[in-house]
This record gives sequence, C-alpha cells and structure tokens, in this order.
Amino acid sequence: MARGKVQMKRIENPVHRQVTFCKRRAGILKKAKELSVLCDAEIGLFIFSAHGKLYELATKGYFSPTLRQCVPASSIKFHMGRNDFATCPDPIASTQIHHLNHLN
Amino acid sequence: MARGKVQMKRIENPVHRQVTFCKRRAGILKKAKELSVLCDAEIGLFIFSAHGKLYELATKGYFSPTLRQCVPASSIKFHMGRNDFATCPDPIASTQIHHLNHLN
DNA sequence: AACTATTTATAAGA
DNA sequence: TTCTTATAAATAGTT
Repeated sequence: MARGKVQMKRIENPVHRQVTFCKRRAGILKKAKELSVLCDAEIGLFIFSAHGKLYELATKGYFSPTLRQCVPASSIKFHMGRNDFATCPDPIASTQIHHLNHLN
Repeated sequence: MARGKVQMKRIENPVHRQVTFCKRRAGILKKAKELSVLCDAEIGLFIFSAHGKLYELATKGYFSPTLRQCVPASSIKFHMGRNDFATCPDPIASTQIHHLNHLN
C-alpha cells in the first residue's frame, strides 16, 4: 500500500512474503480489536501461516468460550495460556497456537 | 480515521455504531482475504454482532474443512450455502450465519 | 449510498 | 531486522 501498489496475488519472494505476513497479521489483529471495542462485537480470528502456525485472537464475551464449549476436548482444544498446543486431527495436529492478543 | 480521530471505546449512538460496524466489517473481511492471498495463509474470521448475527469468512485450503471436521454435527455446523443456520448450545443457538465472502 | 478530508496502514528503502 | 517515510488504502463525518 505504500511505496507502490500491491498486486493481489501470492508474493513469490519468501522474504517479502514473510515480512508482509508479519505486518499485515498485526494490522488485521488491530482492526479486529477495534471493531470489537467500537461496535460491541465478538470476534474470533484464526490465522494459519503456510507452515501451520496458528495465530488466534478471540474476544471472551461469549464467542470464545462458546466455541470452546462446542468443540470437544478430544478433537481440538483452545487453551488461553502462552505456548499451549492445539490438538486436532490432521492436518493441524499438534499445531502450536500463538496467542498474539487477547481482548478483555 | 477520517474527519477526526476515533476514540477507542464503544460507540454509544446506535446509528453511528451500526454504520461503523458495516464499514469496518467490510474492511476487515477485505484485509483477511488480502492476507490469505498475498501470504498463502488460511484464515477463519467469525464476527458476531451485538445481536448475535454471525458473519463468517474462511479460506477453504484446510482451515475451514478442518474446523468443520473438528466440530461435531451435534454441537455446531458451519454450512456453506446462503441462509444456513448454525446450531450450537446457548448462547448462539440457531444463530443465522451470514456468509459474506468465501475465498476460493 | 456517495463523497472527501484525514487518519491509518504499509511497501519499499535506510 | 528495526526504523523511516512516501504513498496507498480505509474510513469518520458529511451530503
């Protein structure tokens, strides 16, 4: 968006793609938090990198606990502590969850 | 962000809050789609309005089907058609899902 | 639902 | 890789 318009296609250069992933991931997490605060909305945002890492953000008003409630412990768990792991059938088996930001 | 800085707190005026919700919801959905395309990421985004409507966006690479796979039909279902309903224990029982945008 | 004045996000560069 | 900054994009207030 800045020093040049961006083409809406996969960024082929791995370095550029990683940098853009980090920047835009931070941006969308901020936007999600703002939306929840300004408009009283509950948001769940799950971002899987190409390498399977899961970055999660969820408001705790009712969305997050309800999703947990819906999902049985035997299939996938969403822990709230740092460095917890999600357990889930392939292809996300034992994927590490990165809790970047927690609302509330 | 435009004709004035926004205070990061709940917008009390219901009309203003609704307008902002619509605008920013569209914005974040666009951002999510861009991130998935540019950086080869899988994204699940669930936005519950204060009135319980669920707006969903999910890439289908593996996140969405896997989440479906993880969630038993008896607790919550994510259908892909329009005007489908999610079934889930309270407080999101029978919440209508609005599929605003589907990647792929 | 359109329009802009501004703010915000960010691509490229340092 | 963190910081800078020019520019694109999002959007708050308005019409």
